[in-house]
Amino acid sequence: MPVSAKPKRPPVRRPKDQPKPYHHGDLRRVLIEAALQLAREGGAAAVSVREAARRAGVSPGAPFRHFPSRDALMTAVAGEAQQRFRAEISAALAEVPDSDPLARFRALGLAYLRWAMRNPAHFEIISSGQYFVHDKATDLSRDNAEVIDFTERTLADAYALGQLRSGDLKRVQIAGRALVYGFARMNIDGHFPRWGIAEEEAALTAEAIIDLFIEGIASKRPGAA
Amino acid sequence: MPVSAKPKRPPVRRPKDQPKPYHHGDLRRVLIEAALQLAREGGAAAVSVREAARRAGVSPGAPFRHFPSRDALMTAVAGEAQQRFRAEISAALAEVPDSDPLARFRALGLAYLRWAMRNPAHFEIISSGQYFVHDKATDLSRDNAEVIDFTERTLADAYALGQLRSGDLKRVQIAGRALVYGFARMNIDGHFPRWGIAEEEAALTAEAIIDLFIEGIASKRPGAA
DNA sequence: TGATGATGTAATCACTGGTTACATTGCGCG
DNA sequence: CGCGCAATGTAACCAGTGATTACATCATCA
Repeated sequence: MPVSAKPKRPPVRRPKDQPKPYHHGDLRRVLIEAALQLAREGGAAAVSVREAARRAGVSPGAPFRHFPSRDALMTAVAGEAQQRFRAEISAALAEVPDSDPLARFRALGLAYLRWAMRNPAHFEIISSGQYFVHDKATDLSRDNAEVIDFTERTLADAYALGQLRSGDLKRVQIAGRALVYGFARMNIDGHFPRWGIAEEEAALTAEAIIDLFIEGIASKRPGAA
Repeated sequence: MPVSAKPKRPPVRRPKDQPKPYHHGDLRRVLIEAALQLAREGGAAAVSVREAARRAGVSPGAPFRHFPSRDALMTAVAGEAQQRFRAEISAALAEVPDSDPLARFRALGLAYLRWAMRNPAHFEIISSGQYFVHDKATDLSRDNAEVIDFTERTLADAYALGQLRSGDLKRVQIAGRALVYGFARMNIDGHFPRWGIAEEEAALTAEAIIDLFIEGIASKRPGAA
């Protein structure tokens, strides 16, 4: 490495002058977008480096400069998808007050499933653990750990307020995660037809099972609906 | 088809005489076993027709006679795995009396997760819906429908006996399935390390979340443990 | 015993990911 | 100001995979 801390991509501004200017412009970005689109169209398994290169109008070897392997591309794609996922979750949480942690927990589950149902292939890439390496140093891993920690605190708050019937919060947390992850996965893996769940019903069913779970862990307040 | 209803494999008995006798013996069976082993070793994705052929000591084109495609091989593998899965479930249910349907529901979940945790790759092949075609005419599909129907009846019995607090049985059933499927999937997809669940803990955790769920759907009988 | 059909072999094709040698382009330094 | 150099894309190649065909071999049965 000759000079460290280069600005990484300083000039290169040439958005739409020549039709096929010099090299490409921002191949990295375009490849990620193409991969996301490929996943959207044919599932996560349908993503191939060559096809992404083809769509970017570039030779099969070109992506190698930016992504030394398919895994590297998928890791970048997962990072992008994860950011969008987090954004949706954050937006949903912003609408529920801190004063009702159980409601926040519920909103978290709903937002999780809503995004997963609308972006099944992207969700699969993030969570399948077969499309890229999972080492703890990744942004994605840290991101995930943050969500886990947040959920833990939310449940602790709920318990402190007497909203939960059981104090085994870890158990509640894992069960909740398994529930939503399982539902999202059933969708991805095509289980819903055998269960008689139509496309448009899925969102309602998601809400129904989350509410069932919440009712199951909530402390008994007969007055609550 | 010249003569229908042939015994399918009548003579051919030559288990261990010559070292490399004539053709092979029962290549179809051997290929399925090799594929199961490959899945065990490297996950479902690691199964390849060529490698299975290699392990069977046979040329790459040989499997084509028995399985015209990788999907066909995987379908056969899934059928074999599904049989073993069903056997485990049946054995577990045989130990719980008909008189306590909720306990049977619980035992079903426990057996489901026990097999899934011990045979993750085989479970993945069965349930992932990306390793073979899922048409309704398959034995596997009928098999699955049977399990769903059985669960439904069990829950109906439990409700009739006053063991459940909610009458929306479909919702309970789907939530239960999502819970166990999600847990099994988290294991397959390598989520447990981030959740601080060690290998040997997984079985206990599985039982814990199933019990949490059961407690959540059970009618309130303060005396029950 | 010899014909026939089932089964495995060899060879080939298309496609994928990965890798290297080379060409081109534009930036930055002398 | 212009030239070298590094970044970036191209072309060509390799290995591995699934699929498919022509051909060889072997077991059975008429």
